[in-house]
Amino acid sequence: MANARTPRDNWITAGLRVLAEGGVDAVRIESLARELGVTKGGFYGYFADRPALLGEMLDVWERDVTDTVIERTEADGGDARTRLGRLFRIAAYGDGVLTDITTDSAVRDWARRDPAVAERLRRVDNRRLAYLRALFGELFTDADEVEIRASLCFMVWVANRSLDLDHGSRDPAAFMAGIQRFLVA
Amino acid sequence: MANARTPRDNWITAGLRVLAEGGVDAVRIESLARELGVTKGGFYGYFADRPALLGEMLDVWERDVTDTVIERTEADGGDARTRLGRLFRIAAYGDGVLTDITTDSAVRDWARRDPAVAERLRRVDNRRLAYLRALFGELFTDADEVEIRASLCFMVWVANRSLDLDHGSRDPAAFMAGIQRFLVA
DNA sequence: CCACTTCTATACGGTGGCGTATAAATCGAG
DNA sequence: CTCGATTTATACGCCACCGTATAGAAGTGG
Repeated sequence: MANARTPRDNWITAGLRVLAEGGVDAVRIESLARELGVTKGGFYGYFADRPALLGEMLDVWERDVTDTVIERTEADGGDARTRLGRLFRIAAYGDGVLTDITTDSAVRDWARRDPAVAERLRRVDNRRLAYLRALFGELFTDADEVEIRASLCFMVWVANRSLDLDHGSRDPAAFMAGIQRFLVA
Repeated sequence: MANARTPRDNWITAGLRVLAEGGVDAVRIESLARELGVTKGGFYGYFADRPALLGEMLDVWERDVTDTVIERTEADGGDARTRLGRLFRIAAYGDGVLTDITTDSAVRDWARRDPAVAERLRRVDNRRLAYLRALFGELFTDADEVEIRASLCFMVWVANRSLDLDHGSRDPAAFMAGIQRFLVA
């Protein structure tokens, strides 16, 4: 059995990279092939068509952004504040997570135009919120307050990647630390 | 002088509508023409090419989302809390602003891939943040606290349009009111 | 109602992507 | 080294869109 010269996964990871850089519409089979140094010939051996590739890209992404992030946050334990600090760092700098910070935002764009993607994203977002809720639940007793702080935390994370706000003379990193302090009070 | 049968502005408003629904990539001259019930014949009388249309769409958008929103918030005066309440309502429900809530998000997507658009968006965002900063400045004295609360407020607004979070049994509107209270309290 | 301007339809060549078919290249197993 | 399976290149027809050119339609001022 001859080894795959450009295996199935290559198409998926290349697709995810292009997705992050240019959005779904930039994920074109022929341009992907060009990047991989082949023609599209092999593609249709692995995938039925373009939608099939897009679907599998989402599968990979979905697993990566929930389980991977949570595992990395939980690793080495610590109290809720410590783990939240770790989570903030992963959120801000990617910090080794495969499908990085920009992929998330590209998927969010995509979801605006594709209900199936929107549904997946909703699921992912709510898993992430549930995790945040658990963490904040260790810090605050009032359920409404937990919900608000966890949600705000999540919103900061979502908004921050598409914003470039000018906070005057404040150092951006220090400012984010200030937000973090405000949220975990 | 014959009246324009499909005047210049029609192309721009149609473009903005399609932008909101399907993103920049959906703004195609020929499909716009189809929607307007004509062929692309007339388009090239008004605009040099597609980029020219996109540029003018951004011009309209830029004026609309800064001045218009601020004017509507300031109308009828009131203290900072009152005006913030009004701003929250406009942000949440559009409430009559021309280029509505989804356009903003489409532009944000677009900006991720086009540096010129990113620069415009940065300018717009910072004008909006400056306005929020002024409002919060009437409620809090500590500059850092003003900055954090104003920024959080802005981030909630940005994030909220691309999220569909499940807050359990809580009514979504009531929950947003809770966030608002948390931020202005 | 004619002339003139403005707008519009149509046709064109060009590009880039889709998905299919088929033949050639490549590699491992025997 | 040869066979067979797998992967790849190439060529094809198709479609959507771009931007241009040009002729015809539709209004308006004289």
